[in-house]
Amino acid sequence: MAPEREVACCTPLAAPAWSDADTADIARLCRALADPNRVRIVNLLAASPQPVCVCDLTEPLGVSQPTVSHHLRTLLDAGLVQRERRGTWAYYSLDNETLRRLADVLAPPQPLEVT
Amino acid sequence: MAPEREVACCTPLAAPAWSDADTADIARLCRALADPNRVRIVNLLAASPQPVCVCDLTEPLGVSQPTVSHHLRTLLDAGLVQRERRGTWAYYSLDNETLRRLADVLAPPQPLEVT
DNA sequence: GGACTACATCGACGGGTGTCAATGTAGCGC
DNA sequence: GCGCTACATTGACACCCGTCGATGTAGTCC
Repeated sequence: MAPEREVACCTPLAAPAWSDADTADIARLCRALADPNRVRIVNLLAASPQPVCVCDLTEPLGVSQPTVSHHLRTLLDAGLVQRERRGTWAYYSLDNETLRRLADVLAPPQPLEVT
Repeated sequence: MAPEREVACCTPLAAPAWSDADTADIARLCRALADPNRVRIVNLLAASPQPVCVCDLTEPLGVSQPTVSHHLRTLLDAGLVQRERRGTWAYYSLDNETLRRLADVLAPPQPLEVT
């Protein structure tokens, strides 16, 4: 495990910038966005200035209503969308702050080029 | 489909900003980051100024070598990392451009507040 | 050549996931 | 109350995914 000869690899790695909690959080958010239909939902919510009800999402997604509810629940559990009940309808809106937090941790906005 | 009475929902949605290809691409990249071990690999690669070989990743991840190779292949297929063979060793490095592209499409860097 | 090392691939197992039809639930209007 | 609508939940199915041990492959060193 500790040879005296010089080795080309296995140099000690730099300390990771993300904690275990951050890592799990990033993976959880990315898992919520790991399905094309959920990405499309996020896109539709981002494109709408007002909250969107479920019946608006069924048609453009082309899947059944239970499937839409299932995906919305996944996004809701991940904290990417928010739900608001108005009478019979359920209105969903995008949580821009969570999405931005994910984007910022993936690639910090300062573009220092190290080429 | 087109009732005369006023309805509270089902207003026509705004056109989505992402094409189907974009949507699939985002989902593919996010799926590659949907596992904590892969997120940790990306973090380790981002923290290292030089490419990292596989034997450096096995210990901090705490999984077997085939599992590390499997995750690296997933990241490689997604275009998030690059491979470079140097003799016996395989050095992996992070593709910062792909990561930044994902972050930018998730949350564009201009912070216009619409509250 | 032969032995060794580093890495990739294969096969198998358990668990998670996307999808649907069917059913349950809550709110509105009569 | 009753019926209707919008949405959530359940159960079932097929499929994918993370993990491992075992094996294959390519490169180095003697």
